[in-house]
Amino acid sequence: MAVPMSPKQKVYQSVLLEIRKFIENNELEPGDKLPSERELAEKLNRGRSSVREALRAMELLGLIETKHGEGTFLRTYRPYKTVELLASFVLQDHNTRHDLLLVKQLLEKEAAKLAYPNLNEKDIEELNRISKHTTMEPPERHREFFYYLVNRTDNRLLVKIWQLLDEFSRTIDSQYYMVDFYKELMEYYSSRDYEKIELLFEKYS
Amino acid sequence: MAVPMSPKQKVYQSVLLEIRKFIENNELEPGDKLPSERELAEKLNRGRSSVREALRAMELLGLIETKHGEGTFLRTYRPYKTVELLASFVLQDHNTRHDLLLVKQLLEKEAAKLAYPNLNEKDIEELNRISKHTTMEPPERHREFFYYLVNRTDNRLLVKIWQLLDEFSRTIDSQYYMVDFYKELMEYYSSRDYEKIELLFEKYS
DNA sequence: AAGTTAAGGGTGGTCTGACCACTTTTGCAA
DNA sequence: TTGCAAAAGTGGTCAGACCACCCTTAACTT
Repeated sequence: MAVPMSPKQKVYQSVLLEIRKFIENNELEPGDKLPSERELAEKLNRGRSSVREALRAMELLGLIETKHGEGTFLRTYRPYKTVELLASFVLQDHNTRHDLLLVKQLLEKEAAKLAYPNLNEKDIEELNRISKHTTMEPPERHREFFYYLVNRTDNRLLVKIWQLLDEFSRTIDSQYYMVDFYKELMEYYSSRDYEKIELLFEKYS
Repeated sequence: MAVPMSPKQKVYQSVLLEIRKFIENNELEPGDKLPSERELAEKLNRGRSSVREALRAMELLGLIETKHGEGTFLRTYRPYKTVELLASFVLQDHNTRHDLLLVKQLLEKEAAKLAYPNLNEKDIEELNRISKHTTMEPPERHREFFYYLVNRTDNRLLVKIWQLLDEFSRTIDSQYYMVDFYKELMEYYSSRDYEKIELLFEKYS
C-alpha cells in the first residue's frame, strides 16, 4: 500500500493561497488590479475554470470586486455579501450562536479597556453622543458605540475580528446592554476609573 | 433600446439562490445529499461550470461538504472556516505582529477565566503536569498549556480563533510567561481564587 | 484641428465536452 | 451464495469557444 496522501488539496484551494501570496509579494492594496483570469491561469499552470472558482469564492467573501470588461480588483474588506447569503442558509444552531455572542462580548470588553488610554476628550464626547442617540434602535446604537471604541484600540486585527463577528451576529441576534451600561462606562472613562470596567461587563451580562 | 437590465446578476449568484430554494422546498437537513452537479446544471438550465462556481463558494463558506466520487452534502454551518480564510487574507498585508500578540494574549486571559468553572481535578492535574514539563521549550510549553485551557472553555469558536492566531504567531515571535506565572495561575485554580486571574495577566505582561 | 464614430484588443461571463480519480452499484462467474 | 471485476455515477480539472462589456486608438467627419 502506498503512503496515504495528505488530505488532497483541491486546485482552487491552492490557487487561493497562491493569489494571497501574489498579493503579499506585490504589496497590492485595496483598489489595485489583479492579473486577468487568463494570465493567472497560465502563470499558475491551472485551468481558467479553477482560477475562477477561487475568484468567485473570494468575491462572495467580499475580498475582491470584478468588473466586467475591466478586470478584478482588490477591495477593502467589508463583510456584507457573505453575511446576507449565509443568513439565508444558516439555520439556528444554538451552540454557534452562543459561542459567537460570547466571544464578541469578550472582545468588546477588552476593547473597552484597551481603548481606555487612547481616548481623548473628543473621543469621549463622540461616544457620549452615540450612547445618547435616541433615534437609533438600541442594537444599532450598540454597534456604533463599539465600532468607534474598537477602532480606538489601534489594533487593526482586533477591529477586523470584531467586525466579522459583528456581521455574523447581526443576522442572528442583536446584542446590546441597558442604557445604564453605556452611561456607567462613560462615567468611568471620564473619571479615569479603569479598574471598574471589567466589573461593569460582568454586572450587565 | 431594451429596458435597462437591473444590475445584472451573475449566473452563479442566481444558482446560489436556486439551490437555497431547492433545499427549502425539499426540506433538506445537514447530512442530506444534494443533486449531482450535472443534474443541477440540467435542471436549472445552466452550465456545469457555473453551478460549480456556486458550489465552490458555498463550500468555502462551510455550507456544504463535497466528497469526491460520492456527492455533495449539506452540513451544519460553522463560521470557523470563513474566519480562518478571512483572517489569512486580512493578516497578511500589514505589520501586525504587535496586534497579533496582543489579541492572542487577550484571548488567553479570557480563556483562563472562562475555563475556570469547567475545570475538574483531572484538568488541574493535567495543567500542572504540562506547566512543569521541563523537557519542553518554554514556548512549546506555553502552547500546550493554553491549548488545553482554551479547549476547556467549551467555546469552539474561541478555540478556532486562538488556534489560528497561535498558528500565525508561531511564525514570528514565540510568546510565553515566566514559570511563576503558570504556577500562580494553578494556585488560583486550586484555591478557587477567580478574581486574581485578571490581575495575574496584567502583572506579567 | 477638433470632435465623433467605428474597430480592435483585453477582460470577465458562460457553456460544452472531454478526461481523470474516486466511490458505489451491478452483474457475472466460481 | 460469495467474490470480485466491470460499469455507472459523481466530483475535479482542463481546454476551447463564444458572448458581453469596457477602454483605447485609429479613422472619419465636420
